[in-house]
Amino acid sequence: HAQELKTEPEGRPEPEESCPVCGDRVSGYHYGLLTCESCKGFFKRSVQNNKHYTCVEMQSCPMNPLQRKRCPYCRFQKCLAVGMKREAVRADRMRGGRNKFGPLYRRDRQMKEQKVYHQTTTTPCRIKMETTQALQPTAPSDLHLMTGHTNVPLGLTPPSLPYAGLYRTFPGYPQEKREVPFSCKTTTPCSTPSSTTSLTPASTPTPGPSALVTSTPNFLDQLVEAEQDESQLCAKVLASLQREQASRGKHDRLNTFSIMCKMADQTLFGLVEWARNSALFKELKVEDQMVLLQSCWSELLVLDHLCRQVSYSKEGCIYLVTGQQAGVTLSSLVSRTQDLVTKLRALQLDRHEFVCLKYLVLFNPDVKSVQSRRQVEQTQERVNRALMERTQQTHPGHSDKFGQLLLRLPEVRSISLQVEDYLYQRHLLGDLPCNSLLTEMLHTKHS
DNA sequence: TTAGCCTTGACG
DNA sequence: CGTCAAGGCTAA
Repeated sequence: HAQELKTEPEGRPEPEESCPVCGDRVSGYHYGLLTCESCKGFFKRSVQNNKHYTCVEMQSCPMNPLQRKRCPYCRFQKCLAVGMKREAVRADRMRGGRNKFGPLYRRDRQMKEQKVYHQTTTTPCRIKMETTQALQPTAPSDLHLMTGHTNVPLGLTPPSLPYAGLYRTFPGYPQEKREVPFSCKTTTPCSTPSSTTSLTPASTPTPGPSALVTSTPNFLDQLVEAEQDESQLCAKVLASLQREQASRGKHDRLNTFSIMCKMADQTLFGLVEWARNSALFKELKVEDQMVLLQSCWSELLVLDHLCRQVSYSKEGCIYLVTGQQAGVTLSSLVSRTQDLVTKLRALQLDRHEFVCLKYLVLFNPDVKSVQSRRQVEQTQERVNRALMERTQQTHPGHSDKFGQLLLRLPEVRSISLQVEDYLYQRHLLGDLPCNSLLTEMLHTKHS
């Protein structure tokens, strides 16, 4: 039936599909999605010749067939923002044939067809999660059959690169000049000031490795004090999701998977902020900060999720950062994670310990290309000591809570790798909302 | 440099 | 053997 639908010399079965970059007429799938011929050519030239454009305006020039020529910078940014894939431009310039995106195109087509058929449903309200069935894959192989979705926000252009500043600090590409490393400063004076000054003699001037205190109980207290407030984070993420939904058309609501990606993305932002604002982390040089984060972001994400489950979730449910509960099963990932939650709950993981685990994961001296390895190592050891002392103090009876906690980390690591794999697969299928820190991180690792 | 049209060639 | 996304060519 696809055939008879498409024989339209000028019929309207294919409803005015327009190029997501400039709005011109679409000529087919190019580099990941449906675009017009000119944007295809433009994208190809830009990638092939490794172009670096600049914008003389505010980096938000209008994109339409008449003005698209005016600012190649904005045009190229838009290309990337809507999800055109550099990987689809061939380095060897080989002609013809097919590439790995073939299946993606096929699937996208199928979904578009379905969308045309039952345009009836779609949730009308704010951020509605399908509470039970949500992410159930049924067949383990096909993990992506949600409601209507496209990676191209039809018609409406995505707001142009809201996070550009933060992004470019993580070189998804080797020599993308990094303007203003870690641009946005949300200076939290990181706990030190009034309360615990007593035991921090070396407090200020030289931020050398040991400037910060030694491993006393206060050291840990300071770390915990500097932690973000969960309710604030929750509000922030919710607000962001609501904004996103509000900016979308009635029939263009995010599906559950996309919503969860956005949550993960926001959480990731939060974690990056957390690290950057942490006094210990600030002592490192920026290069090391970046490689560490690039290496452990998914572990932090998993750990963060675990802690949330231990603290807030009801047994058997999953508690999301937005305060929602979802009875979701995503094959082994979910069950492994829940197993871990059970174990951690049994161990009575508390906030202090959780913070320690986060730092232990972040300060990983084994990450390749860390420059100040010794410094990272020392910090890890310091946190490690603090954790050990704490568990011994608070659980003197407990045989070996410290060891038990540490023994959970390999599983965290392993889950996080599985998460990355899973996300990358779905990324290749075009399922991830584009232009997110999440995809940026995924890319950095896979390139 | 742009963008419309042309040629290629793996995959179904 | 046709399809259709890659790359190539070339006049504006």
